[in-house]
Amino acid sequence: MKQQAVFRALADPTRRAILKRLQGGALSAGDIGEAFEITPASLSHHFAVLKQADLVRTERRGQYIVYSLNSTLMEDIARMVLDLFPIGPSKGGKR
Amino acid sequence: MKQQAVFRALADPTRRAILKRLQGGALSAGDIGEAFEITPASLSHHFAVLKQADLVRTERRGQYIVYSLNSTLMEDIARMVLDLFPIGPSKGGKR
DNA sequence: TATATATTTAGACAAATATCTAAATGTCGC
DNA sequence: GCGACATTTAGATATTTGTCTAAATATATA
Repeated sequence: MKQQAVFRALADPTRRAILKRLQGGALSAGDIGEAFEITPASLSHHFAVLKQADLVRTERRGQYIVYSLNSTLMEDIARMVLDLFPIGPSKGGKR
Repeated sequence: MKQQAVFRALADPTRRAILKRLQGGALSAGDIGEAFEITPASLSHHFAVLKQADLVRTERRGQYIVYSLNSTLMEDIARMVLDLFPIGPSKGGKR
């Protein structure tokens, strides 16, 4: 897995906001963009970074391109982050 | 909490390696630096970024400055990351 | 106090990044 | 096919970032 790509993708606040926005379900690029004061081109750039990290999936639906979270990666991401610290997150110490 | 500072700090591979290195316990700046082909000045810059994110603590011990992980933040960090995804990491789902 | 060691700070510079505008590509409805 | 809409790609630019060297600060020890 491209650990660097994931961390880099999460480093930008706009991209994190995009991920949050997708929590409600899949959205077209344009629908996502409505929440941000940013050009479609810049937005597209962020999508590319998120895709490269495999954090989102895309599907063309007619005229639109629909983005959705790749939640199957979630556990891996959690592991990647927690791996940076000596013990697990739960009180019991997950190991 | 400075979410942006944390994500930014984790985005650099050298800084992640520093965190890993500290898992074994506190180390002086110089001891940490031995693992990297980087000048002390650059290393110090990375420490500053990690400190700003509150990921590490420092303590002067005589001539040395000793760094250690701030593991109390771990849960917060895990939450910050998992917050970007719709459901929790454990098989049981949301926590 | 003087010297050596450890670390940080200041300043410069190259590479990476986020943004924009303009143009290209892809799809739909007429 | 043509025009309208949605999205991406290309190219330019300004900002941020990681790195360096040189100088400054702090501590230890002779």
